[in-house]
Amino acid sequence: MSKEKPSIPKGTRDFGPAVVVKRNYIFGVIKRTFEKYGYLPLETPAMEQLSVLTGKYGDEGDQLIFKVLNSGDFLSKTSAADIAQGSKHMVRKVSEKALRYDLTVPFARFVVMNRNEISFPFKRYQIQPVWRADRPQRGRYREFYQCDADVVGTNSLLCEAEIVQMIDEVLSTLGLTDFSIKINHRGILAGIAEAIGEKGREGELCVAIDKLDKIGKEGVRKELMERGIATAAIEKLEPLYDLSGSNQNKLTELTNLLGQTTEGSRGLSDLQEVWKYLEQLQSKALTTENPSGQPRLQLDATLARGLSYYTGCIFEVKVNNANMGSISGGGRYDNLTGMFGLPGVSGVGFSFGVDRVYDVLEELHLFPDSSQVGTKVLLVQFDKESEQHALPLLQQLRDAGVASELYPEPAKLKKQMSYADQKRIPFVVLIGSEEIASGKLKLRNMQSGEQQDFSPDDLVAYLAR
RNA sequence: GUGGUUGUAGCUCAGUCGGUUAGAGCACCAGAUUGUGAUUCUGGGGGUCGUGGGUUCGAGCCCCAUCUUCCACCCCA
Repeated sequence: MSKEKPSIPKGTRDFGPAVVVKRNYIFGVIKRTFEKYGYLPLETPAMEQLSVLTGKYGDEGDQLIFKVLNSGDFLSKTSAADIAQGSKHMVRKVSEKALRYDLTVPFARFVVMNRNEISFPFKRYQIQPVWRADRPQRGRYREFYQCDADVVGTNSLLCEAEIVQMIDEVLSTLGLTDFSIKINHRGILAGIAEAIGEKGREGELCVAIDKLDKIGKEGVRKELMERGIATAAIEKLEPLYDLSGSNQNKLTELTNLLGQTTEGSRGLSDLQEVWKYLEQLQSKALTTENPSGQPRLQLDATLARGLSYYTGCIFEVKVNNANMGSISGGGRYDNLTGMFGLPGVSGVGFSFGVDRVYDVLEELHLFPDSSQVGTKVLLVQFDKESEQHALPLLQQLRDAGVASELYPEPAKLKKQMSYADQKRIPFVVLIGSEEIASGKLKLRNMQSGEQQDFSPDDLVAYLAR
């Protein structure tokens, strides 16, 4: 037998008890919020047919999909000629399944397959891991959890407004105070392209403009020139970078610039309506200010987002006082189900990247003590007789809702005490010959070191309070 | 996918110009203390120096490959 050192694949992680407990706290906040807004849970398989996923995320995205090798003799249907045609062709021959890349496309697939069973508008949330064959980096993993909430079967912009509300509520509940919910509209981006005479090239414009806060005005100009955008067009574009003032002010300025374009005016009226809904909902995202004095919800005409299936509003969330990429993103997609043969169903949704939220909460020390669950009391035993006396009490404590455990063997007291210490168990009960004789149990507070005698009933009552 | 970076005890890291038996702190185990953890004192265990090749009389150190880590692109949660 060769001694093999075990390891896990690049970009994946094990999660110890302390981490899972804290992550569950995040899941809990998100679930409760989603359910409050009328979304219900859905789960789909880790694997999808490869054909379901390909072509939905753009060329870059396709490359990041983890393909699953066919079972059995996966070469049986291939020939030397297939190899000669290159890996792209080969993949289809040896792989029919793939790990899901996000939760939105599997959801669209589910909606199409179950169109007769579900009633629209259909609202669902989904909390499951997704996989991307990306190169790992800070806040970027190959396996990570997404928490999606989507609604399909309605064009109402109330959904967009509610997404803003849910993002604001979840992040506020988690204790974050300095974050920006950025919103834009694909129509605005298309309108910009049209207004500067580069209609139809908004895709390329987006990739470049999206980098504005990273590479600056000059960098964007350079990149646009490399992509062959006319210099005159680039100059026309630049006033957009400096949109300032209130969101309403930005909308007005944009109307002046893009009001004449069909796509631009579609985007602007959509955004106006979202704002109207938010005002009527008395949204805190409109009224709460970040420490920088900016409102939480910010119209950002340079926000682009890569996923190619978005057609309407797009969202992205950034935590301003933490070193982390976007922790949430989403948008409206008008034709995602159309790709599976069900046209005319519009959807909108967004996703939290839980692993990033986790890293941010950790960095900002925002996990509350109450999110750390664990054993409250450890019963220490000395011998068989003390174990006999401890067992009924153990059950009594658990019946009273107190997380408790009995050390499973009569180990040395020191050993049992350090077990409690390391597990941060706040109380220890000693049941030895003295206690059995007197009927009074000794309760030790591990933090203060104080000890107090209790009758069994009083002890349970004391710990259950 | 491109460019760079990292790996030595369970953890964080020293390790000189390539030279004898690879070190420290913390953690762990045992004892001081057979009914008291975290503090103190004493002792102890623990390493194929990521892995596989190569150069050399000799490699933790140099070379190649590979895996992993982190970072910048690309892209994204």
